[in-house]
Formats: sequence, structure tokens, C-alpha cells
Amino acid sequence: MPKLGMEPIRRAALVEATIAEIGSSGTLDVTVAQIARRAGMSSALAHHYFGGKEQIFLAAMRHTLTVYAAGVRGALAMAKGPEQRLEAIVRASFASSNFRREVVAAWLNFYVLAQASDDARRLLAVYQWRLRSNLTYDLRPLVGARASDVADRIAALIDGVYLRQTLGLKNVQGHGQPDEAAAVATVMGCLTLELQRGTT
Amino acid sequence: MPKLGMEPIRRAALVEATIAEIGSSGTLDVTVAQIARRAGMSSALAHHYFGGKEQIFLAAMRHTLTVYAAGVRGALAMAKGPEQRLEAIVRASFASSNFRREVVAAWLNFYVLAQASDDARRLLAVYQWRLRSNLTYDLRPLVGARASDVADRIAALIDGVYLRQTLGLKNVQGHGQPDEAAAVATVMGCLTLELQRGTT
Amino acid sequence: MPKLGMEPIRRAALVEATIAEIGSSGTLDVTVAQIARRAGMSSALAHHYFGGKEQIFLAAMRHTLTVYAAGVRGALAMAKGPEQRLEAIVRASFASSNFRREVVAAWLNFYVLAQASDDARRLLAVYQWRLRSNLTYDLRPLVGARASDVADRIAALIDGVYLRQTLGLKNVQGHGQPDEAAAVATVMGCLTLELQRGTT
Amino acid sequence: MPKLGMEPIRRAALVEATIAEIGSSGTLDVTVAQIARRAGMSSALAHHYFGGKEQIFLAAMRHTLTVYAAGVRGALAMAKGPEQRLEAIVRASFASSNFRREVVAAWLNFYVLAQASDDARRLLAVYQWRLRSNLTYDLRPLVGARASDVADRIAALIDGVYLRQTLGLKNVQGHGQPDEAAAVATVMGCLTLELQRGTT
DNA sequence: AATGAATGAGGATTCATTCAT
DNA sequence: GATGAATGAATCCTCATTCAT
Repeated sequence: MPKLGMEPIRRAALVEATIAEIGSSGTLDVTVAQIARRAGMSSALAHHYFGGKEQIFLAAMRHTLTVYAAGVRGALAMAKGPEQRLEAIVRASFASSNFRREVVAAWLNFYVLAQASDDARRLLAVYQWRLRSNLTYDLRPLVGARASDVADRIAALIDGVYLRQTLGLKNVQGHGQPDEAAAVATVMGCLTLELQRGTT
Repeated sequence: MPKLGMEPIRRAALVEATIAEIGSSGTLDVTVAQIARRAGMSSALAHHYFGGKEQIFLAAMRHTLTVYAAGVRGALAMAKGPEQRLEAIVRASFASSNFRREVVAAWLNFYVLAQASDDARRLLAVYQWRLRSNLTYDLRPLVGARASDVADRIAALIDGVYLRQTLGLKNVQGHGQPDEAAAVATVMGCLTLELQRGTT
Repeated sequence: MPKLGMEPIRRAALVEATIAEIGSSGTLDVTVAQIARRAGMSSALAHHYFGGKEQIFLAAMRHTLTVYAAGVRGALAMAKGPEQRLEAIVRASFASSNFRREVVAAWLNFYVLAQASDDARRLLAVYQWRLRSNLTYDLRPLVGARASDVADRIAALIDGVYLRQTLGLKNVQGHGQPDEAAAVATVMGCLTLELQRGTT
Repeated sequence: MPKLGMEPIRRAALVEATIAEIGSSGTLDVTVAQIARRAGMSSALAHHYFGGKEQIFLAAMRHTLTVYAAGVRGALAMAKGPEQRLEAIVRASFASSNFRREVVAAWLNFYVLAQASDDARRLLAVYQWRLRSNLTYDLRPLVGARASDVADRIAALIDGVYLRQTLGLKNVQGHGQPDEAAAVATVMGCLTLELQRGTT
């Protein structure tokens, strides 16, 4: 029962399915047919709407990064002062919407995709640039000239926690399923020390 | 001219070629034929020696991790006292033998491989366990009960620096090519603060 | 705004588009979607009007041959006597309405279509039969019993000139774009000799 | 039972099969699988040896043109004097090795291929150039300045006879199966008149 | 020890065609 | 009348893997 205006619905379904499929296989070795099946349509339709596999991947990536960015933006909107804002960024980074098994696995694979696709690399670069920019902005009043270095450290730490999470091992001290609290604690531990040290 | 004792030579050549090929493509989407060609032999011979593609990958992984472990061990042997030993671990992690573009790219892909292969996951788990164990051992006398948390933090930070390096962006403040000094500085910055805080 | 009597307009547009598309690609490897797009409608509508791809092709063929036949008929109507009529046929064959790059390319492909489609073969056969018939009729009084042979020769020559034109090479001595005058000269050269020889 | 030196054998088999397949379908719409099956191997092997479908087609074309050229060369070697040489060319053009149903059909399709492939176009251009060159060379002493025009005429006539043959209609007065004698007669009829006219 | 030969399985992509609106 | 939606069926091509030599 074909209707009009299916395109956005189909595209969204495919993006979700792509993340889920990458997440569940842990790999980019996912066929368009698998993705399409999970999204409830034929692979031909997937091609029709996206033009090709890489574009499907890129759309999934864009979506993931957009959701992440929205989370950070929302958290920042409610935070008062640099300290709160920094913690908001960290918490948003591990909010349950992003820090789920499948999303984390997809994230890892986006880094791989970025090795081969310029578009993908650009997307990731923007994400990193924004994160670093956000961190630096709020670190400046707190740690002065060290802001830049500290931002790098925190950003790397966040990515590192994500990366370790992909193994499904206890990233900090717990479970196996992503542990938001532990992840936040790991990063905040570092951040706290930096803030204590201050601008020296 | 078939020779005796060719096996170890062939295997080593294939392992090197595998890392190089993964490194240069940035992906596990590498054909056995490519690897074999780079190693100067037919793909049939590669199969003969390793039995299959996955085993080639695993051997490459094992090799990479072994080289890394040897580097750490060597560095530890010359270090005196916990502080020196900790720094030795960090330095070894970014020693030029490991921290090269292609090796870093391979490393990333090993994390992906670990998502799909139990053997690969085990190898990475051992690496992480060993790193954490080393760190905890030397942190204990310096930060007491916090050793475990700090070890997690440092380990995650190291992996994060690696991960960011894959994008070829400035991982800390510079360049584009792996910058050993910057990487060490990033991690040591965190470690120093932790040590300053001590056991409180 | 659906209108009445759209059918003939749509059909004509599709036929034109088909010839143009075959002409510009040089091949029958043309998708219905391409044709429909060029004709300014959806491919579904193209199917609606023609029932299928082959019928679209056949319609384009029929149209091309019809235009050609009309050209010949018109030219014959104004010619006096066998010689003039023969020349009229030759001239009409290379009149600019037919002897255009895209039409020539389409023509070539109709020969290919005729290999696979009986309907197409019939259409071409009729064209050839008519041409031969026209030629023979006017040759008879001029070359007597040789009329049949000469007609074959002239007909083959006309087709040969068309065929060579598809390569875009100098069909006779010049250019690259269809050269009506040169084509006519080539054929008339042969015809003139035959007429000079007469009925012997 | 794999042997060595299979490559030339396989390639030859594929070339033959390609011509046969194009000939029997009358189209370039032939799948690699069909060709490979006819040649007694898997389609994968066909790709292995040729790299792709277009190259298979080009090889078939090259082969066809090479056989034709060899035929002409052989005929010329035994001919004495311009007249004999000219007739030799014409006869060779319709020798049974070339003038077979399937080869003629393939020939037609090579013209189509030439519309889309530069390599194919080049091959056909070389054939035409050689034919024209051969004709002109021997026509010069017989028809003087008209050599060039006459060569064009004869060449076009030869191609036209081929083209008409693709329809399987009586190209001259007979049969349905290629009629070598009739074809030769058609072309020689024209040539004879030209020679009689001489250099005027 | 080493490889050319060979293939089955699979995957991205295209396209004619159908259908509900 | 007209079209977006949707798909099954192909087709080209790749590749890991096997085997006979």
C-alpha cells in the first residue's frame, strides 16, 4: 500500500537499521540486503533512496553524530557556569542514547570508515573539532593556558573509554554492558584533578 | 628452488605484509591476494601456511601485540622505582616501533576484528589485562587504593590517543604524522596529576 | 492538470525521446527511465502508454521508417521521369531529416533490434522491400533486366554509407558530421555508371 | 586436472564463444556467464583472464578483424596486378571464414560497440582505414584521381552488403544463408563499371 | 615448496515492470 | 491521467579457498 512521502520514513528506517546491523555484527561487513531486510524493505529500495552503500553508511554516521551533538547541546543549555558545563559535556557523551552497545560498535566502525572515505573523515573531524572547541571554551576560565592541552586529554579520554567499551570488558570496574556511571567517573576523575590544579 | 626452513620466513613476510596492507588501506577489507603479493608469494601459499584469512589476521595481531609487549618489557627492565616504571610504560606505548601510521591503523582494525572473532577478542583482552596489571602494580605504592581507577584512566587515555591518531589529525597540538612526544606528554600530564594527588 | 487527448502527445514525445536517447548513447542499452525523463514524464506512464520497452522501441522504429518513407514519397511526387525519380530517392535517403547523427545511430540499432525481435525484423524488411521496389521500378526502363541487380547494389550502397556514418569518420571524403552532399555523390556516382551502361 | 599454459587456450575459447554467442543472439546483450558456459568454464575464470566484459568483447572484435585482415593479406599475396588484387580483396571480404551468419551478426554489433567504446571505435577505424588504403592503392593505376572516391564507394558497398546480410534476407537474389557468390557479384558489378570507365 | 588453474558463493547495483493512490 | 513506491530478477564482478602438478 504505497503512500506518498515515504522517503523520509524509509531513510530513517534504513539509518536505524544500519546502525543496528553494524552494531550487532561489529563490522562494516554488512550487506545492503541485511540492512534493507531489517528496515523492512528490499535492497533495491535502499539503493533507490540512498544511491549506494557508502551513502547509507554516511547517513548513519551523520545521524549518530547529530544525535550526539544534540545531546551535548541540550545538556549545555541547562548548565550554569564552566564547571557545570564541562560535566554536562562529559555526561552527555555517555548518555544512554549514545553509549549503547550497538552505537558504540558503530562508532568504532565509523573510525574505520573514515580511513577509507574522505566524507566520513570529514564528519569525524567535525565531531572532534566541536568537542575540542566546547571543552576548550569552558576550560579557559578554569585552567587558563592549559585549556588546549587539557581539552585534548579529555577528548582522548572520552574516545578511549568508548574504544575500550567495544570489547565488552569492564571498562572501569563493572559489568560488560556499557556502564554510564563508571565511564563518567573515569573521565570526571581526570577533569577534577585538572581543575584543582587550576591555571598554574 | 624450494628451500628448507622457509616456513618461518614466509610466515613473517606474510605477517608484515598483512599489517602493511591493513595500514595502507585502513581497513580489514584486504584480500589475501594483496597480502600475498606484497609478501612476494602466491595466495595459495599464504593459505598453505596459515590455513585461512582469519588466521593470517590473528597472526598479524599476535605479532603486533607481541612487539608491543616486548617493548614494554624492555623499557621496564631499565627503569628504577614506580615512577620511572610508569613513565617507561607510557613511553614504550608510543615508541616509534608501535606508534606508526600503519601500525596504528592496524591496531584500530584489530578492535574491529575483535568484535567478530573470539580469538581476536581474547588477544586484545590479554593486552588490556597486561597493561592494566602493569600500571596497577606500580601505581599501588603511589596512589594506594586509587590504583585501579587510575590504571583504567591511563589505559583508556593511551587507547584514546591511539584512536585519535588514526584520523591523522593533530592528536595533541601538532602535526599529522604520529607525534610520539606529544602523545607521551598528553598521557604523562594526566599521570603526573594523579601522582601528585597521591593516596588521598 | 490531466488533460484529454494527451495520449498522442505523450506517445510522440516518447518516440522522439527514444530516438534521441538511442542516438546519444549509440546503443539500445537505454533505460525506460531515461527515455521517460527526456520525454518529461514518469517511466510508469511510458509503460502505461506503450506496454513495455520493446513496444517503445518498435514505435520509434516505425516512426523513423515512416518519416523516411514520407520523405521518399514526397520527393518522388515532384520528380519527372525515371532518372529524376531515382535521384530523388537517393537524395531523400540522405535528406537532413534522416541523415542526422542520432537518427543514423538509431538506424544502426534498429538493425540490431531486428536480430532479436520479429516485429522489428518485419519493419526493416518492409523498408528494404519498398526501397528495392522503388528502385527497380524506375531502373527497369533504364537498365532493363539488370534492374534487379542494380537495385540491390544501390540499396546496399545506401545502407553502407549509413553504416560508415555511424563511426563518425569521413564517410566519403570529409567531415565527421553527416555530409549529405558527399553521401549523395557516392551513391549517384555508382548509379550514373549503371545508367550509362544501360541495358546491355 | 589443471595444467600449465591454459591461458591462451582459455582466451581463445572465450573469444570464439563470444562471437558465437553474439552471433546467435544477434545482440551484445550477452552475459559473461553465457559466454563462459559456452566456452566450458566458469564466469569467474573468464573475468580472471580478461578482467571484464568489455575486454572480452574487444578481444573478440580484435580476433575477428585479425582473421579478416589475414584473409585479405593471404589473398593479396597470390594476386597479380591491380585488377586481380582488387578482386582478391572483394573475394576475401566475403570468404566463408568471415561471411558466416554469426560472424556477420557479430560484425554488426561491433559497430554498435564502437558507438560506446573508444577502443572499439579505434579498432573499426583501423579496419576501415586499411581497407580503404588497400583499395586506393590498387585503384590508383586504374582509375587515377578517382581512386579515392571509388575506394569509398567500394568500401561502403562491402559494408552495406554485410549489413543487409544481417537481416537474413536475400541480399542479392537468393537464399537467406550468406551467399558468397552473390555478394561478390554485387560488389564486382560496381567495381567493373568503375574500371571500365577508367581514369576519365 | 610453490603455484597456476579453477570455481562456488555472495554482494552491490540496475532495471523493467507493477500497483495503489 | 499520472506518479511515487516497491520489488524480483538479473548481471557483473570479487574473493577465499581448493587442487593437481
